[in-house]
This record gives sequence, structure tokens and C-alpha cells, in this order.
Amino acid sequence: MKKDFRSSCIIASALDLIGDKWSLLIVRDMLMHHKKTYKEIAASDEGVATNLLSARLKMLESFDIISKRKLPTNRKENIYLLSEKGIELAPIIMEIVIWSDKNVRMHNPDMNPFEYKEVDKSFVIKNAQERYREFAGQVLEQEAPS
Amino acid sequence: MKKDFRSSCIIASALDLIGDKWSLLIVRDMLMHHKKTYKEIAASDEGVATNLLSARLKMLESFDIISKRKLPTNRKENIYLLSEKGIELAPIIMEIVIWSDKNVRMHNPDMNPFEYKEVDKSFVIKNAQERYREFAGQVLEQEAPS
DNA sequence: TACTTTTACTTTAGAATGTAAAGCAATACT
DNA sequence: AGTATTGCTTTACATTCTAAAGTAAAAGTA
Repeated sequence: MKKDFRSSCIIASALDLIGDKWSLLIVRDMLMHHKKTYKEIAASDEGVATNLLSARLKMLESFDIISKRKLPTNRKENIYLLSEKGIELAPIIMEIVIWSDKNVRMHNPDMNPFEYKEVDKSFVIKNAQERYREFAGQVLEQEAPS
Repeated sequence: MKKDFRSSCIIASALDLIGDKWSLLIVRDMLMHHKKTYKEIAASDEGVATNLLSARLKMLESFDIISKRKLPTNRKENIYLLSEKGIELAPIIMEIVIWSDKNVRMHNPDMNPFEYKEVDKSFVIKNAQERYREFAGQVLEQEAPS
């Protein structure tokens, strides 16, 4: 069996989990676009292959970055939600956005505009996290209705 | 020929450049450990394959994240230095370290300690960047000695 | 109830990429 | 002049990724 981690480096160990072309995009879809099912995530612009999506979701779940459950209202659909670990990836994603807006845009002229240039960074992060927590709470209300 | 970018998403476009298991480790070696030659980078703990290292250095150079030159004192050795674009990756790396220390350490008990937990985040980033700029300047002094 | 659709995958075949080891040419060292 | 070092490239093999098709179970529809 393959080792999970290449070295004892803090950075390398994180990249062993999320240092690939898809994991952070899955987190982006969940955190920013409030996607919660396999189908919704599979439908993203970049078109991840379904077997890869399946493998990544399993890996992210095994490291408690996301959770998987079914709601009583639908026995088929799996609901994927970010854990706090996953929600805490927001600052990394934010810094990637800032760097990309400044340094990658020139190489990819089709890139979407960056909406929050004038807004305080930590406010944007906290806001996205809080909005996600509310969303996740609402999804779970269907599990135990009042 | 293959397209550089998968989509117009800001995040995806950045990950198309640095979203793999090696690119950010190369930047780490340069920024944090002041590595500057092929040999020094190839000798890192994680043991990148030399053909991959070669390919990644070329890619990073083509997107102006690093530069490549020879010093007059040594016609053989190539000197790789981070550009400002590359130095600006520091905040991303810092956020990865913070997240990893908090959320990956439990899965990898061999992980190195995180030294700067009590230090202000933006100070650590600015310090690393400033120290790197000084280092790069000193390396280049050999190019045009006083 | 039967039929169709949807969802969440798995399987498979081929392409692309990564790894490990060896090879090589130019420069530097002794 | 001979050896070692550096910065690669090449090669063979293994792993991973992509794209497409297939499948099983639940859900919706007639």
C-alpha cells in the first residue's frame, strides 16, 4: 500500500492531500457555489471525470475535509458538506484568488473578474465561511425538521 | 497542442499553474531554504524525479514565476531565482502551513513543528519575502561586482 | 404496477503523466 | 590529462487521468 505522506514537511503534507488539480476545485464548488451533490459537482465548468470525482470525494471524506450523508427526504441522493476542516480552507483559496488575479490574468485573458478587490480580505473570508455554515445548517434542517 | 487553462475561473487558472504536487515545493525550496541550483532543488527531502524537475522549472520560467541565468563566475551552473510573481506566492504558502499545522498534523505525526504560531502572520510573510530579496540580491552581486 | 429517468457511482480502454535509473555533454576541479 | 560534477535528456516501466459506457437502486410518471 502507498504511503499517504512524502515527508515530514508541513507544506508537502498539505499538498499530499489538496495539492492536485481537482481537490481545491471541489472545495470551491462546495464553499462558494454551495454545491452539495455528486451531480452538481460533476456539472462544473471544468468537467471533472466522474471516476476521479468519486475517488477525490472518498479521499476528502477519509481525511474529514467533507462529510457524506443521506437526507430522510431522499434515500438516493448523497449530500456532501464541508466540515470545519474544509471550511478552514477558505483563506488558502482567497490567497490563490488574489495571486491569480494579479499574476495569472495576463496569461488567461478570459479569466473572470475579481469582485472583491476593494473589500477587506478577512471580511470576505469570514463572510464566505459564515454563509456556508448557514447553508449547511439549512440543508440539515431537512434531516430533523422542527 | 494542449490548452494552458481549463476554464475562466480565477482559482482553476491558478491551479493550472501551481496546482500540482511539485511546483509549490520548488517555490518553498527557493523561498524558504534559499535553494538556487538544479542540484540543490533535486536534493530536497521529497526527491523529485529529475525529468519532472526539469519540466517544472521550464514551466515556471515560461510563466515568469522564476528566472534562469548563469553567473560569470560559473559557466556551468544555472541559477534559478524567484521573480516578484514567485515571491508573491508566500501568502498562499503561509496559509497552507497554518491549515496543515491545524488540520493535517493529526494524520501525519512525523510532521515538523510549526515555529511561528505566536508570530503575526503578515510579519512572517513580509520577513520571508524581504530575506529572499536580500538573498537574491547578494547572489546577483557576483554578476556585477562593485 | 410498470416503465422511464435520475443519481451515484464503477468499469474499462487508451492517453498522458510520473518515477527511477541510466546516459551524456559541457564545464570545473586536481 | 584525467576525473568529478552539473544540468540536464532519454528510456522503460508504473501509475494516474480521461472519456465513455455500463450498472444498480431509488424516484418520478402513466
